[in-house]
Amino acid sequence: MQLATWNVNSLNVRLPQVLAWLSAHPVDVLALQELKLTDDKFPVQAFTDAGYHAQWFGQKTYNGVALLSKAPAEDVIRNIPGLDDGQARVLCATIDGVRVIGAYFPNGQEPGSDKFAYKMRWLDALREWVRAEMAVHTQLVLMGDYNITFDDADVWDPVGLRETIHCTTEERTHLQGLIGLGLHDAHRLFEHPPKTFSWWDYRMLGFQKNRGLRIDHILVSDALKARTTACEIDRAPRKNPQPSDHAPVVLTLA
DNA sequence: ATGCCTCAGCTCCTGAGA
Repeated sequence: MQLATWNVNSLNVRLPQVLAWLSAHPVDVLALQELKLTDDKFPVQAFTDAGYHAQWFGQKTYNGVALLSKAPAEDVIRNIPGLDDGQARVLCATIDGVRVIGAYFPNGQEPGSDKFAYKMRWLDALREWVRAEMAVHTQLVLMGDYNITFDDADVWDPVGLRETIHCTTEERTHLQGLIGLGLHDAHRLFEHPPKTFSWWDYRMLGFQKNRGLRIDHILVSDALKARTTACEIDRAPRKNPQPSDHAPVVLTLA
């Protein structure tokens, strides 16, 4: 079984690339972030034709998430229960016996800003909800665009970007809070070359110079860790014409 | 200090992303 996550930065623009990628990589589950479209504009027929069930949760202009799956999605939840949130950021469903949470974590913009405070509130709520989900579902995966680096190994310029957004101690403490629930960073279960990233700035030839961050993550529960055989970032779509700024991350389970 | 790119939208500039 394979599961993947990809921030597509507008599904309107990236739909042909998503379909081409799925054709070449027929994963069982694909979580999408940053759809940037309203629910009535979701291209459900294109995914049906490609052999995928779809759950989607969009909004105008910003955010928006989807779960594509070969098997039907059951017990679907949209956003974090109990959190009053006008932004479409979370889709959760049970697929092939795995509790799958696809999430687009808030950016946070800048430490000290209102958006940073929202990010911290959102992370608090997420952790408590994931704790409750894990109490019910032993096989659980939390994947998406976290907008947080684990540590300096996830940052192309740790000195220049010290304590800036995605790299602050406060954000990283929240990320470790998720690890503290009993989740594992699937990527770090395996050896990878130094400076392996999942996002590169569109500006300043960021991808060409590998000036990136690893901010797209797949966290797995103990039961799924035992089944995990690989976790890879697929840089190839970042080389496409008109690419997303993020690359897909793929988890392989036995 | 700012823009560098990219995308959406009450679109020819602005806000937001990361």
